[in-house]
Amino acid sequence: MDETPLEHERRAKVARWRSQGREPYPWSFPGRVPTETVRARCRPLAAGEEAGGEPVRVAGRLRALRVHGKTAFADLDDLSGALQLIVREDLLGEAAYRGWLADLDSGDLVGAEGRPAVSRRGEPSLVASRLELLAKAIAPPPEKYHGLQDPEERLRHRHVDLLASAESRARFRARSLLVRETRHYLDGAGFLEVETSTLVPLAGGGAARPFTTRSAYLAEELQLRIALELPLKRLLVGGLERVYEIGKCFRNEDLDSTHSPEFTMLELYWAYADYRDMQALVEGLYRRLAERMGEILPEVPAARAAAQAFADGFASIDFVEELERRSGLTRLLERSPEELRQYARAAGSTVPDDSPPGVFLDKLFEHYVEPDLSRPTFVFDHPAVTTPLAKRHRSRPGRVERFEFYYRGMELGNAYTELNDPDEQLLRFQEQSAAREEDRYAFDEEFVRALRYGMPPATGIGIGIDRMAMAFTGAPSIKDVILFPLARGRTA
RNA sequence: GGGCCCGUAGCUCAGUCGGUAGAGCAGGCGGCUCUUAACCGCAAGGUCAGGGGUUCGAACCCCCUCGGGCCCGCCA
Repeated sequence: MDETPLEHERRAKVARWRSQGREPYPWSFPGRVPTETVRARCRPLAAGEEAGGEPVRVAGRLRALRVHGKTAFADLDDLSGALQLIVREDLLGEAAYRGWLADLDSGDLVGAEGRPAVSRRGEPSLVASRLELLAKAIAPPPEKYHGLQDPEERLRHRHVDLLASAESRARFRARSLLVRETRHYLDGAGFLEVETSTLVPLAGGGAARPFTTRSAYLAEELQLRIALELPLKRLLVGGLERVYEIGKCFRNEDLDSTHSPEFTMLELYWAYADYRDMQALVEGLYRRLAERMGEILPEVPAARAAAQAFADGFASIDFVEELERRSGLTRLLERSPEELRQYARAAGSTVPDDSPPGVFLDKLFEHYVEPDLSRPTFVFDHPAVTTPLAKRHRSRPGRVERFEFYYRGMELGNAYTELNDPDEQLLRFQEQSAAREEDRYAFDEEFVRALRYGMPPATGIGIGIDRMAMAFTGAPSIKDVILFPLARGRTA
């Protein structure tokens, strides 16, 4: 490993520490409380006042040091926030005080013991009567004011991004809390969480190119799943009635601000219910998430805005009516594929002319409607030609029972009343195989056979967890909510 | 896959017309008992992403490679 001059200096301090018989990497720091506890105890104090009682112990990362001769101020970060330490020569003694200043650096992990106090300038603080080095940082932290800005460095060295950025820490905590609350909500609604296989012989349930790998034992090629749908529906056939899975899916496609080759999907299937029941479930889930996020992370402005938006509830629009209203086009369901192709062309689409007609309608919707779906919005009852795998609408010809929902122009989820007629399912698989490239569409015979045993009428939904996290944290890119997103080449 | 842009000190960034490298932070030394991007003084710190070319001379112009960002395409 190469070493910069800065690291050389810090190593020299470690050596000095050891030469004095002190351990630069001790084992523990018992009795420590979060810095938030100290801030709370400072609240009743006036500026310049110190709390009485037993001393308290805090631990965290040193972010900044401001040395003023015989008094020094240090900012200590822990997961609960930041706290100022006040270190005084008259409390530690001159030798200890000078020694600390010589050997401490920003980035070091330190423990401090002392009494809560509010500085004369009004800053909640801990007046240290004792300091301990808990782990020396050899590598210097990023610049204290701007932090780590380079997006590549931030994702390749996520640990540095996290230690330098309370916002980044908050975003990943938010993601974790969203998943936890989602589980609580679904468990409370009587759903069973299951885990199905990631490694499969044939990745189905969507139209995406799979990753492939090989089992040395089976001497067979395997694929990484692209969706959770087909195995979960087989569980409905098996009588599990209400199931969900939260798990990684993999699609061998390019990445952009809303797509990652490796992403986390929530899929949920609910027997004897339809897509209107699912709508109610989704509304309840997002209202609950909004409440919890509002409680947990009120300090993140984008999180507060999202929480408010979802607390206000969803708008509902009809796919065809909204598209016609915004585009000025009329009677879209009656148009020929050729007419739809011309409309899509006029709207700037470059999809191939021989695409299925549903593709042109999707492109028109993307062009005329999607960008304006900034508040939470359900889009209902898509044209059947855009959605070959949903159940046809019970009363609206040419439509399917489906909704998607959007926030800030981004699709967050997609729900159907599920197709459970085995013969129709077989027919649609066959049509797809004929219309599309073979390698992009799996024809899962075992799934069709499963439907022959009878799958109860059911509704299902897929919700992208990464996008959920983006929505609730205001992250502009999916990479901001994935701890270690795929990056080209070696991490140096 | 196509287009545009970016890569300079550990970090954040300047760098003019092609004339041989700058600041702030961090770190070192000195000063300072209420600062919070602390402040003041001194000194130090560079494979200008990598390679090739043009030129008397390249961080700067040209070509290639690597990595990244944005837009488009692809992607129920």
